[in-house]
Amino acid sequence: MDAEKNESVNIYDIAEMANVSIATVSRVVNGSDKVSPATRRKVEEIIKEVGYKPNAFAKGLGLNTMHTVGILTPNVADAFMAAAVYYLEQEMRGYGYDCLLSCSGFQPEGKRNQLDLLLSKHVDALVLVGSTYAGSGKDSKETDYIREAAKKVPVFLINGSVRGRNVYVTVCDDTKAVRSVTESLIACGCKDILFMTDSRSYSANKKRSGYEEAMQKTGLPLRQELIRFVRNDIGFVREYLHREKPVFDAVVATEDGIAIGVLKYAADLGIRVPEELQIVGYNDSRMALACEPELSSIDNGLKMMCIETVRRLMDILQGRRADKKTVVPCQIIERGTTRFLKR
Amino acid sequence: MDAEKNESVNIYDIAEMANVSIATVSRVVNGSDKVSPATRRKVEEIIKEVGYKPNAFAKGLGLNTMHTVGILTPNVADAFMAAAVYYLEQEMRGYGYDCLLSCSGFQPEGKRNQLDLLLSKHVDALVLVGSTYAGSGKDSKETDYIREAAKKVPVFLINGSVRGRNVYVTVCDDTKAVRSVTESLIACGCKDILFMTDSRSYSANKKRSGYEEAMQKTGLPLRQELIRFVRNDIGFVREYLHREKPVFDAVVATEDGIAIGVLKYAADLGIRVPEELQIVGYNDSRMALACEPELSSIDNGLKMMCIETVRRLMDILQGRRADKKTVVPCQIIERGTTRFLKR
DNA sequence: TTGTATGCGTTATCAA
DNA sequence: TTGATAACGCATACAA
Repeated sequence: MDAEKNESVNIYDIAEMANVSIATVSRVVNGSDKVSPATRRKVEEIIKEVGYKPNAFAKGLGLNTMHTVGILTPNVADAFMAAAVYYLEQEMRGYGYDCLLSCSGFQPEGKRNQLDLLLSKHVDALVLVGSTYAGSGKDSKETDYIREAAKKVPVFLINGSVRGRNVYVTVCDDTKAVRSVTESLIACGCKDILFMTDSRSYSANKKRSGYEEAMQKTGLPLRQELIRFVRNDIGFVREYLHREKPVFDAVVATEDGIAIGVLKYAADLGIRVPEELQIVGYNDSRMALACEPELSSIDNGLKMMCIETVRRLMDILQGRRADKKTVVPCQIIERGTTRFLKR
Repeated sequence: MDAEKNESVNIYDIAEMANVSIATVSRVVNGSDKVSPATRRKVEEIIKEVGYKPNAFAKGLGLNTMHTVGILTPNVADAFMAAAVYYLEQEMRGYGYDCLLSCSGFQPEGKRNQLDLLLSKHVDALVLVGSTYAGSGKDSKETDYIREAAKKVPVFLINGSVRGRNVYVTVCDDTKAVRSVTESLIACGCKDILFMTDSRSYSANKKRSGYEEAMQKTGLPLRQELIRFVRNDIGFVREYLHREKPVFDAVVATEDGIAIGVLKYAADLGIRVPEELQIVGYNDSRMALACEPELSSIDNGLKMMCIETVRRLMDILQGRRADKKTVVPCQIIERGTTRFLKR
């Protein structure tokens, strides 16, 4: 009816209207059992009537928490990051936590600044999405700022690994997935398998390891000219290949965009996919269904990573213990650009 | 060197160390000019040394603001929404504001709940992204909850229109864009132009109006069987067309995903695009570059909408006036699925 | 079961 | 130019 006049109604007002003390009102609001049913009903009624909502700042000041966790991502416009934020937000909300979102970009300075900013708002925990936060190594100076932040609140990394007290990581088994598809390609008779990536991040390195392991395992020589660094941009990759003219009969790409660039290039030259050229992308984005033929892609289990992260985050926040590192499996989605099964 | 021991150092500690009162420290922190240069230097030095950061809750309690604006979106996993959040976050940060993100889903109950939640955290303003928040009409009961929220903080809508005190809207000229492409198709000689949409939202209705206006303007009959409601899903659309077998020589779709479904269908039947069939998508997503031929699409000027929204939001927050409604133009991106120019 | 009093860390209003 | 002190709204230890 009239739940609108709660502009500045506070606990004192409610107390007065109900002829009780603010302590009692507080108890009712926080569901304490130390209050008689009669009193409770009376207070609850008035609260509902005037639409009283406790002031979050005052609450935060005393309790030093606002049930908010900070999410840091280099760029939410990226489909992968966006999906991660979506899953995280959903999960958190289920536990009654809100999300403070911040985009840091890929520069160290931005990362540090945004992290500090989030911290200054007293988030209860931090979730860092994306392998960019892991730096290139594991214990290098690059990631000191993360350990620094972990002194104040637990820090959770998704798709990146950093060691430190109070920092928890969730990753997927990129190495295994890439090794597996590479081996499948080799089994199909592919000789010149191009590995194309746009990054030297932690996860990109894991993928590359998978490629190299497959080569070694099957006794093939590891040729440097088969490893190419490009931009995750369909047009760029297409032109790059026209310019460089590498010899290859298969491609493992670390991004769907790269893979589709290859597909476009093949179409330009009339190379038949998958008969003459097999292509595997990464992340299983919507683009994988848009191209022709549809792109085989590796699903990195993002949703599971997010769910797993939040689950452990809540464990920590509620004083329980949690694994410091969790690995979730990737899934290989075979579509029209490969023929692993139909050899 | 050692900016880490700021765990619980407060304004009193600083005051004591500097032999001044907390009032003076506060003045220094907030850049008041009523403080002598000597005192200022001394205090600033100590603040830097111990890494003092004012407590955001206490500040919020006094000032009743934490320089945070709430962003509500039905689903950040959607590329369009994600991009919007990205642009908004970037812009806000430029003004020193942070973003509290919330995903409400498409159900009325979720919308109301998340809005209340955001409000309870004392955001300084709200930005609602997506036409779902505008309901289907303009002043209907559906949108009362928005006007309700607007009693507390200014509410900004992106891609949706709602009337009310303290609510501001930014939209793009969907009607004009769709009318324009439809007219172009008619000028190309298309007779059976399918309009395919996945929604009856405010913006979907605007697009439909554009289609209908073009028909009327050129004297063509408005045939109901040419307006189709489908899901924004490539596979769904493809099968839908195989099943329904409508007769058409052009398609205007309200989502790129729908348009690509049509493209796939055409490929199945060997229909040549754009010679025998022209297709226009919407939102100019990355998928538009992934398909073959590349999809002509309407760019709804999202970035400009976001920038424009934040600009006016800051005007309002700083006590200035701002336009209640801003319309930004769409842009038609012509690629391989149309031949407007080469008639 | 209920009430009183205090602390949480700021900002702002007065006096000095 | 400074300092003392009162809000701000809530939770809670302690008293009753």
